[in-house]
Amino acid sequence: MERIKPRTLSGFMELLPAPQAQMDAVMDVLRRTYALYGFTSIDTPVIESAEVLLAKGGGETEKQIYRFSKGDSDLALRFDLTVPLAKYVAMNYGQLTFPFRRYQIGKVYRGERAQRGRFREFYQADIDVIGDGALDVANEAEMPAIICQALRNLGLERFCIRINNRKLLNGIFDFYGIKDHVSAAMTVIDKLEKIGKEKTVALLCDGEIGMDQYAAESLLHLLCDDDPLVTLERDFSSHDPIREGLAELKAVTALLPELGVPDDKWRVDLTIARGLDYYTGTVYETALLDYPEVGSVCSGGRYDDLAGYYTDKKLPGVGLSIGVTRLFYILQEQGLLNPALPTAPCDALVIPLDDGLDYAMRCAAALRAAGVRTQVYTEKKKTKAKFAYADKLAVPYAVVVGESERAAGTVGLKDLRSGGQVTVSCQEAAAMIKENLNKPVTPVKENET
RNA sequence: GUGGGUGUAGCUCAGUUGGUUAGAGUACCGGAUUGUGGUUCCGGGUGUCGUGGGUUCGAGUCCCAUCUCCCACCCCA
Repeated sequence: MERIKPRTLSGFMELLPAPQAQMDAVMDVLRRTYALYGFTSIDTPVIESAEVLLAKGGGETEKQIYRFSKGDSDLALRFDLTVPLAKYVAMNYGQLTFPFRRYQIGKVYRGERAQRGRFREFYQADIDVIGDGALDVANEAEMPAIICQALRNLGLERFCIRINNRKLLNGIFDFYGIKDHVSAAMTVIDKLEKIGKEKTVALLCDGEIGMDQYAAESLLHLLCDDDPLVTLERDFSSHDPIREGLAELKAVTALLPELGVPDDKWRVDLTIARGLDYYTGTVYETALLDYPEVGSVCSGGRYDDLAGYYTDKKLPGVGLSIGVTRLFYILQEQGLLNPALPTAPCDALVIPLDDGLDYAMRCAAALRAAGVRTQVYTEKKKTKAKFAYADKLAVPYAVVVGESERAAGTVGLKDLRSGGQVTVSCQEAAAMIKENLNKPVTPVKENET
């Protein structure tokens, strides 16, 4: 029989049990953080009708979305969690309470070529707030505050949430007379950090945008200003579109300190544009300071009319999404995962020294009843193999049961790290194990290099 | 979608100007100590050299094609 070579597609992350336990722990932190801010959890299908997912049409989404047909139905895998949310809210409008705050952690799919930190299937951990008709700008300050807390809860400190405002950027473009080529200009500006000022100026002057050299340089000078809010207020506030965007950006940044976001965790950056074209106001992009080359680990923004394709209702929202798979990939690669996290599947392995499993099962039941994660080694192998199993799983305790233990109604509790063993009752063993496991765990330390 | 690399044991890799039967470490399996693991010792190669053609007396090695994965671009979490 010809064997099929087992393989996992490139761009799809598949983890061994120990790293998977770490991944689960990361997700857990995110869930708890989001819940702490009053977000409720929802889930939506991975597959949707292509018509729904591609309502917006055109652009990168259309190029990268996985699309297929089954029978007569035209289907697609979700490209992000925001569009399905828009559908969900439009569809369930009557049964939801607004402002609707939801979080969702789920896999999304992008048919692009995989590379370092870039996956075709990856988890996004989204938070969004959707308003009914209107949504206060305060939400645009709270979202990055939550993300900041979430990342810090993961043990990260070396990151910066960069904040900009599309209206402001549009106003600035308008001021510089490039109103007709806003999206092209945004794409160019977004690349500034990567390609440098000179090339950016060249791109602004060449081709369809067609700025003159002086204007382009002046524009870049403004965008790269160290304190853009002050400069804009001073020199540009007579320009209406700029004033409007500026007011929003100032409202957002004024609230961040109140929300407990440290100054070093965010900054205004007028060169952040974001590719997705549904954003209409505040936009965010977050990079890890030590690994900027991997790209953004969290981004999002304000959208005024995302559900417009599905309903007449005006449902403005703001959302942010952590790229969990990418973030985890960096953490894992850099050895930044919490070493104190127990990745063993259980706390105790009951090892029967003879072939009878009845007493072992009874001990295991007692341990579990006391809250100790327990499994029994069931196979008839040599003692060496039984202990080797515990070693490989990194189980901290062996509960050894043989003839004498069975007769006395005790167990041998062996600490597999120290090698020490005591003879105690199941209840005592459970208490000792739990006591040691409850010792405080050391949080992840940030690399200080 | 565009460009550049890669492919030999489960993993990391070696393999000479083309030369007999393809190698190391590690992992893995078996054995030695029979009521206690990690150490040690002994034994075992588990392979369609990515795949298909071609050149040659002879190909892991050279050529072509193809696939795969990786890196970069585009774009993005």
